[in-house]
Amino acid sequence: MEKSIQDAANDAQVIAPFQSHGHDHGQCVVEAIAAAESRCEKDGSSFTPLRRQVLELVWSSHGPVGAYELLEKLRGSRRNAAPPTVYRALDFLMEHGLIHRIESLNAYVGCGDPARLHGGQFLICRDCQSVAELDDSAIDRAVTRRADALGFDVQQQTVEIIGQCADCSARGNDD
Amino acid sequence: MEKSIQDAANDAQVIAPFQSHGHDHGQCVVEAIAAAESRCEKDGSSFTPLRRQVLELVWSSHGPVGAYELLEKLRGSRRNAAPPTVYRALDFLMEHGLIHRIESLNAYVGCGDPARLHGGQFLICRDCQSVAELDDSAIDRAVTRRADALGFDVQQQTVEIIGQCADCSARGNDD
DNA sequence: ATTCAGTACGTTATAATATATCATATGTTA
DNA sequence: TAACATATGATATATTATAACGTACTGAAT
Ligand SMILES: [Zn+2]
Ligand SMILES: [Zn+2]
Ligand SMILES: [Zn+2]
Ligand SMILES: [Zn+2]
Repeated sequence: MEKSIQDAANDAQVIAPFQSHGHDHGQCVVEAIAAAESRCEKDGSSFTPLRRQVLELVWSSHGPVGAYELLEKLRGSRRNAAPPTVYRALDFLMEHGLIHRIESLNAYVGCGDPARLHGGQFLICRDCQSVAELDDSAIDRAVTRRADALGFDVQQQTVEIIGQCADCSARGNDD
Repeated sequence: MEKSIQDAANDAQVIAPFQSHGHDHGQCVVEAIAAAESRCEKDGSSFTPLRRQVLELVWSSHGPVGAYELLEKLRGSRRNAAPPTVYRALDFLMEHGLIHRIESLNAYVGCGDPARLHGGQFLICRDCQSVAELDDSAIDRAVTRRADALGFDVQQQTVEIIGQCADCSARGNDD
């Protein structure tokens, strides 16, 4: 059964779906790095080896990753890496829209669409920690409409929805 | 000019507006404590002096307050208060819907409508740190609709919108 | 009233997350 | 070359949050 136009329009608002366990994740990383290179070139910003490496580490797990977890991994190849090393890289990556910070987890996740500027909208599974990134215009409109009514100028949206993903509810994870 | 029915319905979704500087804030606190008492009585939970005091401190500033800021104030009357003292009280207050945590600020704010259970939707002014609490059904519906389409079961919404409030943009705070 | 279980709080220590500051290196511009 | 901006190294510290264990109170069952 083919997808309707409406379905296609809806899919376009799901930037990164929940990840199946079988997919070729190496490919995800490669594509993310390529997108980042292109984005930084456009911005005229320098995508240094350190920044690239941190971005690879963020992507290397599919879920949100903490800064100190990244630091540990980074130390595999850079023995002298310290907290500022990773925080500075994370700051750069966020400023250039290459990653998002998940406030409710103090963790970071690769952006599935760095070409397009957007705030973060996430569905986060409590059981398997997987994350789906959205850029849902209906959510955005609802927020903007209310803010406008109050004379509030929106600069950044943080929408983080905690719950249970379809896979986990199918498996009956009721933890 | 009178408010239309539509306006009234919209206002009902603004749980706590941005606060004017001139209002009687003592009254806000009194009402919040009364609502908390009634809520805890219904829950059969014990609204102890410590918990009451922490709730008063949360309300005593209109904006979001950090845990350690609360701790300092608490020490005015309880010299031996320690981090667990305040965190335990905050946990209790959150579990009973009396306060919300603002994830993007690591801070806590009194709930303007503890009688009704709801996730947090906030507009947060970057300049004056004031917060408006919403319970906007259009935002809620947009989120739920998208989550449903992905088979995701929503347990908790975190919606935190950073920007500039009407007062600050009128004053031309462009910081 | 005594025992018991549950709950609230005290107390000390430590974990987890993030930033400040100054030094060094490197690349770019004039 | 000199001057400057950017990126990273290195050390220290700030901020936010929890673990673990002990004590005191509460209210119910015996
Ligand atoms: Zn994104
Ligand atoms: Zn899941
Ligand atoms: Zn509330
Ligand atoms: Zn403001």
